[in-house]
Amino acid sequence: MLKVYNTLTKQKDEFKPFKKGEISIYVCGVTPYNHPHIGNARPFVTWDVIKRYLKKCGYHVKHVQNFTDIDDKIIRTANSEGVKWSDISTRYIDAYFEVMDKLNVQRADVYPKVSEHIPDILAMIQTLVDKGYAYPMDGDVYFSVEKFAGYGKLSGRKLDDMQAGARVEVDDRKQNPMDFALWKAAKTGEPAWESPWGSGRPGWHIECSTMSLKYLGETFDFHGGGSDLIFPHHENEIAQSQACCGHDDSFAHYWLHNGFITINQEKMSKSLNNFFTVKDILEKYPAEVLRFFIIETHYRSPLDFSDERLKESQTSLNRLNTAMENVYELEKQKSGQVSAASKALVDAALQAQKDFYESMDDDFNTALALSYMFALAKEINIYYHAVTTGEIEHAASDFAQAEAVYEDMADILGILVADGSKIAEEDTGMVEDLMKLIIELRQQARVSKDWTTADKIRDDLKAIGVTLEDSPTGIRWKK
RNA sequence: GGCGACAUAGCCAAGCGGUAAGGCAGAGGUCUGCAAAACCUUUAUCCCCAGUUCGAUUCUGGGUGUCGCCUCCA
Repeated sequence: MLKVYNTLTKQKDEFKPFKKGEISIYVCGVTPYNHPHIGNARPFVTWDVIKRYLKKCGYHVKHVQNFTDIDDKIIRTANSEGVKWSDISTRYIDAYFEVMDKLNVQRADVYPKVSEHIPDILAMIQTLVDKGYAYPMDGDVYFSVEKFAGYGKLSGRKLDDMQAGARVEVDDRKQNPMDFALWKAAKTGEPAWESPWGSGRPGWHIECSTMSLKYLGETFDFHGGGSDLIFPHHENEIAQSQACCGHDDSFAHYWLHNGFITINQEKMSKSLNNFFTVKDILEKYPAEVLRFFIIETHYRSPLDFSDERLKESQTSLNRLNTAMENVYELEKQKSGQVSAASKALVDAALQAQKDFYESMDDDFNTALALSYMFALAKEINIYYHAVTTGEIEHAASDFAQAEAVYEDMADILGILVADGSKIAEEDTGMVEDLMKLIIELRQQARVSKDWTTADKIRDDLKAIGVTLEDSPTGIRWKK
């Protein structure tokens, strides 16, 4: 039974899909005005694992993720570079896909953009005005938070409390200081669209309500994003959507919010200028390491980033990779008699699988799930050792069961796959051939007990970042 | 000021009523020509103080500390 922590109810709720067998997900995407930093990457890796898991559980998943491609920051960036706003958003949408692909994040089904949904947005604003939830003011249109009875239910705030502490410049024209813009009148020189209230552009928040309604309908299952979006963004989305549709059941049933990635315990953010872009990190580490780093911690916990931590992740991940290499090597072995050891491997695999799925069922606890993957990796290594030393024969059918479990786990977590960022950059075929040659030469040296030469080859390779490992079945190398 | 989250070994991180998963680092060992990898052994009474309970890291109350949201932000 799947349980998820729901920000709306502030507890773990049993998950029941709105439509049988189908799951709809809306994840708040990025505002493309810069390269995504690793904090941005967290929700997308998190949701990628969630999606992969739900699919494994037999659900059909529909995933929508927006791009807020017109906004103050985009306009500001465009002006400073002297280019069109759309040049900026296009450039950084491309950048987004480039790094997310490397992180092995599966694509969403739809990536709606604000600029392509202006008529839908205008229609929704019109409905809100008609129903009395919104009011025009000097070319702007505001949502009236007092008109919506449930305002504050997601973030757990009361309107009175917020007013008391508001550090915002109060705009006297608004009926309530917390009222937010659905439509912003254009200032001179800004990109604008025509509307019944004059030319302008959508405010932040309305696009997600409009586009989720359009692609997922009035009611859907999951809505996700970083926890900084709880207020005001998601609170406002709920207000708009439910006011528009006219019933409490509309909009998302389960709200999942991921914790922040921090630097020295402080939130990583573009305004604090303490961020690392994914692009920069991928120049130093394989994408898989960053992905692994993210899923090593439960998605709701804060995650402190440092070079040291990333190195640790790399070492940990190597362990899982080594076991996977052992799996591939065992695949090539001739099959023989089953043994107590091969039976034990199957038992261990089935137990690990059960534990793994239970962990994922508990609010997608990837940190716990990983521990069972490590447990299985150890069993595989033990079996591998027994086979390669000739203690037991390789039992292909038993082994295949364990292999299937291990690969299933890797697949759900989206790890232990070839790193796309590397393969594209180098001629791996030639590297393979060269390594084969070098290893052969070293083997000759070893056979003639010329340890000086053999060790020099190994040490020099180590110095350029290639590790050689001798094993009973041959020599392995890795970067 | 309002609201909320978190505090577990050297580091990271699960667990959340029955006396602490896993990873990294460290120590010892097996294997190896030597290594590496792997395997075995080893490293904590869970921020403090009360309370509830037969029993609390896990629940309640009070401290202390850290962080987040209330303003663009994943």
